Amino acid sequence: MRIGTIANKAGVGVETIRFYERKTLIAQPPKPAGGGFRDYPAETVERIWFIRQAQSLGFSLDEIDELLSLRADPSTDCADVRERARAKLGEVNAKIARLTAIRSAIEELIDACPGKGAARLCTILEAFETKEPNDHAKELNQ
Amino acid sequence: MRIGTIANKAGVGVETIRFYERKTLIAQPPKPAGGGFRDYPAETVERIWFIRQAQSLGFSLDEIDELLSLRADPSTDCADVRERARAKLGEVNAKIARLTAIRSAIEELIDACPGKGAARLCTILEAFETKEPNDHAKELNQ
DNA sequence: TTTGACTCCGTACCATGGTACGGCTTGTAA
DNA sequence: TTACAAGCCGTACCATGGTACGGAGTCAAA
Repeated sequence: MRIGTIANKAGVGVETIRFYERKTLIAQPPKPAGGGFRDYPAETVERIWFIRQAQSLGFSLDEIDELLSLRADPSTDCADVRERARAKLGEVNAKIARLTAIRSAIEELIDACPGKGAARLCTILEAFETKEPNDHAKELNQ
Repeated sequence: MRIGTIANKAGVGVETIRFYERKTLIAQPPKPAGGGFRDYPAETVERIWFIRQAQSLGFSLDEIDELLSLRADPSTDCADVRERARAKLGEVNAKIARLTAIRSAIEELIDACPGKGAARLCTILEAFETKEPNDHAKELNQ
């Protein structure tokens, strides 16, 4: 298959595939000896799905590269992979908790909002004003 | 207070504060008439907490700027703020939904993982190998 | 009063995750 | 066979969210 076909099937742009190749997330097939277009194996589509899927789970491309090389190396233990997944789960849970809290706050405030009058007094804006930086703000600093 | 003190209290770098100033997220206090160092009000620390907090909830700096300018303009009607709050609520809900889906996916993967053995057989890695790009992957393409 | 830390300011640079461009080669269908 | 689409390749560019640097000026303690 040619790169455009692969891109189409995987639902990404050709340039994105080339970008992943540069990042070594995808192996670039050799050019045919007699010249012509590179021939991509069908598995490349699945590899791209893997990448997009993992990305949607919050893994960065570097982390995905690691995951992919974990799989490539048969000596790697499954527990390593699971440990990484567990760490991600913790991060995701923390994000959900914070968003849920802010959702409740926004909902309450919308309900309490008089709906008219000066914004300066708006209770909605006051909701964000915490007394201390939270764990997440700290997390951003790392 | 001087910029270094503010940075320290807020848990960010001095350069970050200057960056926020360039982004107009923070007002730069004037230089004293006789020369010397800028004097930052204590509220700046809270403003930075606000920024970090909102950021950790997935708001971009531009969005945070909007939120902050809503508050800054006393002529803004509360109804406007409430309307934006409603829009934000929608965004927050979408984020939560997406994260919840991600969480379920990761949890399933961890539960199904045997926890030992060669990574090549790891269910977590296998689970990524879907037959089609999922909604999250599609979402990333937008 | 001098030394060292801090401030100021502009500018440059960094990582991440792509996207676009231009000039060339190759393939294919009319 | 010729035109037009695709591929190839290097390089440049984009937004986001910072971080670093250099050469000043300023301040405060020893």
